[in-house]
Amino acid sequence: MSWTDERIATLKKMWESGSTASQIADELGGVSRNAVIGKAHRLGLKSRPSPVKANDKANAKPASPPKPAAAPKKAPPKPRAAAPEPTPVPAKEAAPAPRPAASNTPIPSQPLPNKNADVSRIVSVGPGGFLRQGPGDQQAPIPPAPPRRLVPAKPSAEIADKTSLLDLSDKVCRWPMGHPGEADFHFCGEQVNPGFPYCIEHCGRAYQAQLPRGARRPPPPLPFGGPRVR
DNA sequence: CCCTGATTCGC
DNA sequence: GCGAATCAGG
Repeated sequence: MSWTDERIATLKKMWESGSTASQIADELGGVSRNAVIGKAHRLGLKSRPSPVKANDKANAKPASPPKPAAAPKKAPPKPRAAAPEPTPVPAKEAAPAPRPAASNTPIPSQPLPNKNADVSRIVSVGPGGFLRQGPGDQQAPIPPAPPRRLVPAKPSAEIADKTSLLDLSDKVCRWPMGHPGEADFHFCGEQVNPGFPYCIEHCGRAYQAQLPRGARRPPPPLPFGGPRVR
């Protein structure tokens, strides 16, 4: 299999959507997980929450020698270039920049009547101000889901038709619907939540706090219409 | 063990 | 450029 434009586009979209390399590889077919990862890197995509790189915080480990990014464990055989001194690059201050969430609150119509002090339970702030909470803090505000009118039902007629890969832009929700490569595969196409690749509704899907493996009750809302049945 | 992404390096 | 082999972490 070769990397056609379509396959690359699918790879990009799925990678961008948070699909794992395995899922992408399975979806594309004919390629391995490694191939997908390798291609993704060559395309310039990379990183994205990877389970294996959970480290790098306020690292209080003076014992660990500075390892910028590429610390080849098997360096010996080939010093391909006259690698000079490991330039003492000052460890870049890992400063996550939480965006001001003032402008786009996820649920403007339903400001939670929280009294206060909930801030102490916030674990971190997601992109654009989505609050990530500890697993134990999930059920408190959410479950009695009030009738949510998150978005106008049909803002415009231009989404009447399916939003194809080529119709994507910064303005429309890029949440994938169906399976890439199939006739009915399309994207949500709803108006995006400003600053996000998805509409408000799908932002809610995309930026959920990760629950512990054992504690996932509801069938996880998988992108791409769920696992393909072959 | 399973999974994940990252990296290397022969092709 | 490609991707299997390997590494490294959860």
